[in-house]
Parts: sequence; structure tokens; C-alpha cells
Amino acid sequence: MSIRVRFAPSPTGDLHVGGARTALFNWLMARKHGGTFVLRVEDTDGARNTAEAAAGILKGMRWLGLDWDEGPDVGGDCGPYFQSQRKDLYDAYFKKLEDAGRVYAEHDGAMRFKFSRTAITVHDLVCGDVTFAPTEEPDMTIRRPDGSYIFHFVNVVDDIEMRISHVIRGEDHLSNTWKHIDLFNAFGATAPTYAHIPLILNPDGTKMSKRDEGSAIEHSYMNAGFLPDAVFNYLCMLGWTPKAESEKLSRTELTALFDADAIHSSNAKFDLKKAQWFNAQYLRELSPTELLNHAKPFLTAKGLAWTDDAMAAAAVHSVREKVSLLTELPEWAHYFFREDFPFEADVVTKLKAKPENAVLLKVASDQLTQAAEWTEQSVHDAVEAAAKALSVKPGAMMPLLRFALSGQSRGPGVTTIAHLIGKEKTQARIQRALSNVLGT
RNA sequence: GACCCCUUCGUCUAGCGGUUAGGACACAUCCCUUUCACGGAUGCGACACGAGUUCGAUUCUCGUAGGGGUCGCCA
Repeated sequence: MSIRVRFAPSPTGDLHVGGARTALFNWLMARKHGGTFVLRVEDTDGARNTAEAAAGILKGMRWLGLDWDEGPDVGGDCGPYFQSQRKDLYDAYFKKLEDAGRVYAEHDGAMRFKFSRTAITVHDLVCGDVTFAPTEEPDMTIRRPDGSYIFHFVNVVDDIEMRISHVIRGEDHLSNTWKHIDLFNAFGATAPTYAHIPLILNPDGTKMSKRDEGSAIEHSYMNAGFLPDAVFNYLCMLGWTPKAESEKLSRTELTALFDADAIHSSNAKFDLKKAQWFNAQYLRELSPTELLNHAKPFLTAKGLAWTDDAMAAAAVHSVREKVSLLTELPEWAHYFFREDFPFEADVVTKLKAKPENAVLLKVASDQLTQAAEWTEQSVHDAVEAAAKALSVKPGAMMPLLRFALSGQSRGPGVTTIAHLIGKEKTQARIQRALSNVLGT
């Protein structure tokens, strides 16, 4: 039997970490076994669903690299993949239930499914066998008076029609799963294998909802400067521990290691700091070009522009280990992109602190002018020569140059900055610091 | 209220009857260092509680407490 899994979001809002991880585990399951990953949009609630939400969910999944084999935009043999377009099918299945005498009408026309009221056991890859005693709950409504169908019913019908072999979903569905099995039985169909994965909670242990920090993929990750690979990796670690030496694993490794049986059964609290740590790890591995590509929107959003891609790439690359999020890049690298960068207040204070600072800068400038070539080494040699000429340590000279060249008290090596901006700008910036800040 | 799931450092977790209870993030200190970081080292820090079973329980069983979930004409 081929592995067919699905992610079935309801387009009522943005893609959330919980949903994203559910999608991710399904994706991993399909990829690991060479199966099929189906994306099905459960938009049966006309009042709450929006096209924007559906588009947003697809966007988030694409960003995470969770490509689907069947579903919206890509089609497939079991379409359409929007439940709002499958009414005829549901009507046909409803008829089967009717013929079997398993449904009856309420006074207002709503239709209920008659439970079998037998003990039902859910065989779950994560939770083991969970048996529910014959229920005392009222029969469940599966069709509204207006003829539209309800979640439990369409979910089961589609899982049958789409030949879903494994249902990996949030643990919040476990308590209702016996109802689904009751329905599968009523249709004479075999229920899929279930795997109810633990929920992701807020740091304070409460249920994560749309408004909570770190919950929305687009807002908290895409726009917050995370790399998709890092989020992918971090989400995997919430509720599942691959048997590997490191926690930092590529998609390929994660796919090879994936094992639904090994998913935990206890909820996990979300830790933004650790997610950022993963991001920092991935950020540092990027080549200058890759880093620039990821950084572009964040740089331009801050008004930074450039014409030389190689230079811009080298610039962001030079500060890559200072940041853990792409959004932090502009504040660390802005002076590589503009000449009118501001001077930090304490930088001005430190420059003005000692009268001889102006002399140090002038001598350094003179030595730099004489440099025949412009490499990090030659810049370093020039600064050293200047220090020697004044009988001070290079360590006294470097900070001043840093202030002059970047307006910042922290950053990459001074020689790296000077080399990257070039000889002319280095000279000009020293002159500007001398005249504008020190007034000489 | 009924039913279901869960319970190891602050957080994510390893552990599957005998361990100095291991790792990662965070935090602290030190080293490295022209700054900030990176990196390296060290430290801090946990088996919810109570009964059993057993020669021996973090590990197995039951109970209690706590957390989460479900019981919709939401999904």
C-alpha cells in the first residue's frame, strides 16, 4: 500500500507554527517513504473562510519548502482539493448513510449521524491504543439545514476518496477520532493509521493562539528575518528527537531519520531563543551571495541600496556572526552602503575624549595614503606603521579608525571594513570624522 | 461535570530496572581578542507527589496533584 498523507488546513487565518509542524511531519512522512503529500483545503465554513487566508497558508508552506504533490495549483487525480467544490461527492456519501439508516433529521433540517455506540479503539502511532467506551454523547450533526456539510463528515469522506493511508494531525483531534472511525465503519471503509502529535504551547504553558508571539509563520518568521531551513529544523525538534548526534540537521537528514513512531506524546513549549539560535547557525553557513539574496528585502526596507552585488555580499557576510536574524543585518552593516551614516553618541564622546585622537587619525590617514595596494594586510600594515611612528599600540589606533569608518563602536575587524569600502572612502571618512566630529 | 492525552534541569530533550541521570538552548564565569561577536572551557540546574512490584526504581502498576485537549449546525 502506498503512503498517502495530507495536510488539511482550514483557511480561517494565517499559517501557524502548530499547523506548519503538522504539515512538516506529513511532508517528512511522504518524502521518507516515497509517498504522496496531498494538500486539501477544508473550506466548508463559508462564514469564516477567506481566499486571502488560503493564499497565505500556501505562501507559508512554499516558504518552508513544503511542496505538495496533489492539491491547489498542482492538481491531481483526487481533486478538486477545495472542499467547497466537492458537494456532489458529499451528497453521494450522505446518501449511503441515509440508505443504511444511519442519519436522521432534526426539526430544523439539520442531519445527524447515528453513532454505533460500541467501544472504539484508536490505534495511534504516537499514543498507542486508545479505547473509547460506548459514548453517551448526542449523535453528531454532519449536515447543516442549508445542505452544507460539517468537518467530521467531509474529513472522513475525503480521506476515503483521496485514499489517505496515514493521518498525522494535532492531538486536539484525538478525542474526536472515534467519531471518525465510526464513520469509516459506516461506509465500510478501513480507517487510516493515525498519529496524533503533541501540541505546541506558549512559553507559559497556555495554548498558542493566533495573537501569540512566535505563532504566525509569515509575521513571526518570514518577516522577522528567519531562514526557512532554520524554522524547518527547529519545528522538527518540538516533539520529535531524531536519533542523531546533532540537533542541527538538513532536510535530507531529517527526511532519512523521520519516524512517526518516535514522535513524543507530550506537549512542548515554544522557545523563541532556541529558534533564533538555529537561525544564527544557518545564517553563518550561507555563502556571501546566498546571504545577500536572503538579506535583500530587509536591506532595502531600511533604505539601503547598492550597485555592486559582490561588495554588498561581502559587506553582509562580514557581519554574519553578529546577528541571529536577517532583520538585524541593516543596523550592523548600514555604513557599508552609505556615506552619511550617523555616529553613535558614545562614539562621539570617545573620539572627543582625548585631544591626541585627532593626531592619531591624521597619522593613520597619512600611512594609509601611502599604501601601494589595498588589501586587508596592507591596511593592517599601514595602521601598524602609524602606531609605531607615534609610539602607541595598534590597539589604541584601531578603535578610533573604527569610529571614523563606521560611526559604530562594534563591528567587524577595522581592516575588513577599510578593505571593503576601499581606499578613497576610507580616506574620506577619516577626513569627515576629523572635521565634523573633532572639528579639526 | 464526563472522557482522552501528558508529567526528567527555566526550555527542548536522552534514558527504555542497577548511570557520578547525558546533551542542546538560555544564564554565569574564564580563555581567545583592536570592538562586538564567533569559538573553546567551566559552572548553574531536573526525575511532580504517594503507595506498591522488585534485591534494586527516573524507568513497571495504581492512586493523587498539576498541565493540556475534547465533549459545536468551528475545523
